Amino acid sequence: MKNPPETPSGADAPNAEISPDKPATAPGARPRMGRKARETREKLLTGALAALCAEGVTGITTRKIAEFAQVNLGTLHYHFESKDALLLAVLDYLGANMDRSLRMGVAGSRNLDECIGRALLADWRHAEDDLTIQIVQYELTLYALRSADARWMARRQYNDYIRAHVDAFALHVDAEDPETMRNVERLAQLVMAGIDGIILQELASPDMARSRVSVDDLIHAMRADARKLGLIQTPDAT
Amino acid sequence: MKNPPETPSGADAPNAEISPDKPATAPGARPRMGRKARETREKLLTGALAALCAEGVTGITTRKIAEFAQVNLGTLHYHFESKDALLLAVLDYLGANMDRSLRMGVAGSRNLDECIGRALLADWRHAEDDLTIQIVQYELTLYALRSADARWMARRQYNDYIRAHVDAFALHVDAEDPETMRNVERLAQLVMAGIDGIILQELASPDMARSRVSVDDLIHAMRADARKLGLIQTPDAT
DNA sequence: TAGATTTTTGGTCTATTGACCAGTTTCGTG
DNA sequence: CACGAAACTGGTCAATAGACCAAAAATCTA
Repeated sequence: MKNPPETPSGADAPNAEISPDKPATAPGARPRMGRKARETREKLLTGALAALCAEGVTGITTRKIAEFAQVNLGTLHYHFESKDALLLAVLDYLGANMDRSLRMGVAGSRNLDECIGRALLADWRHAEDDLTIQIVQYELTLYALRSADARWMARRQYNDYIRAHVDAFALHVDAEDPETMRNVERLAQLVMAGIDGIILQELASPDMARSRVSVDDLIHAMRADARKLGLIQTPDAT
Repeated sequence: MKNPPETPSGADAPNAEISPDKPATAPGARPRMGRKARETREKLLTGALAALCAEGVTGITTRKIAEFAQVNLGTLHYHFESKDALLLAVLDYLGANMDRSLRMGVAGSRNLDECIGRALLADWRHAEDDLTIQIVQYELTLYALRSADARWMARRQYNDYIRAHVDAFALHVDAEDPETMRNVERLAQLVMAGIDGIILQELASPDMARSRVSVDDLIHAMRADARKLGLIQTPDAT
């Protein structure tokens, strides 16, 4: 780490690897990158993720990452400008997998009621699948928040995720009406806030049975909210 | 940092300063502690908090803490067994202030509807008051989660906070009925999950106007939930 | 106030950290 | 196959980290 940079802990150098316009993990992020390089880069990302799971952001070092990735330490700095850049690339990497499970979960929904339920269940299962990764996700998000150059990543992550929910819900409402879409957005925000809070609770105070009940309660509450917002006309069947 | 300890980044030594039974900040945590010592200890805690706000958990060092606290570096280690112990003491310190604003916020509520609204507004205002401290709170909570010896702190923090909500709500229901109290707990969990998620959204993607709308939506949703759980019989006036 | 105890000081020690580079190997391609 | 570029190696370096300690100062007690 250099002398006191403008941002104490975050990425201080203008990050050449990641830019707001183009995801870091997008194919062809660099002009020239051979097959082997892509593999090594991938190894470093997954290795860093594994290392983060084991050690946490505060305990992570370039050496541990290199060890987990089974890659020479020098190679790490060949592929990533700095430790910061690598860590932020991992955050990006994690975000890519997030909404995939959501899109799959809501596929085939017949109405908004069903869609809300499926979306929340998909969100929950995705988190439940590996809670340690969830911790890393939160750690990295907070980490990105610290750096002026990376704050946009946290922002984009949340916006993208909300957008994914909005898109899912939009299939079952009049997507042409701007007022309706505003309400869909409000619903999506509340849905995501709820599930995020439940995940946080589960992390801090693990109790799967309780969390499942919370998710179920949340589903019903959100369906009621959708009715209140005029997104569903039919009475609640439950 | 020593060689690879059993917990990589967290407090590894059995923490002599904090125990599950007695809060770290409780008066008389040590058998003998003079007036000056207590003052210095307090200075270190607030200094560490300020340093954490400025640098984040990943960027924090004992020297920066000592500088913020205007205390000699050696003095830091005289009062706290390790950097870990100090950081966790800060988490404890933060938790103490949390439910105070809640208790004050809900005071004088006439019914559960009002109480839910006041509680959520109090929660939100507390967070809104200093969002940077909220970041620190999350950072430290995740930090505590990493150490086997400190995990209980994160757990206790959440349980205490939920308990505070339950206590507030319990004033407006039949607190003798176990079934009712179970539902109150479910309500409190959902309330806290929601507000936590909204705070997280505001941190990641700042938009005060949006967050206020979310809080408002959450209040209405939680009131409806309370009705669904049979905690409120009167129809929603809104 | 005198003596004992608590608290502070400032300097030091060792390990570890992120970064860097010159030289070597591997790879892709014409 | 041969050449240039890409990718990797292993070692090094300055900086910084947390911890520690002996002596000095401040504080408390009898």
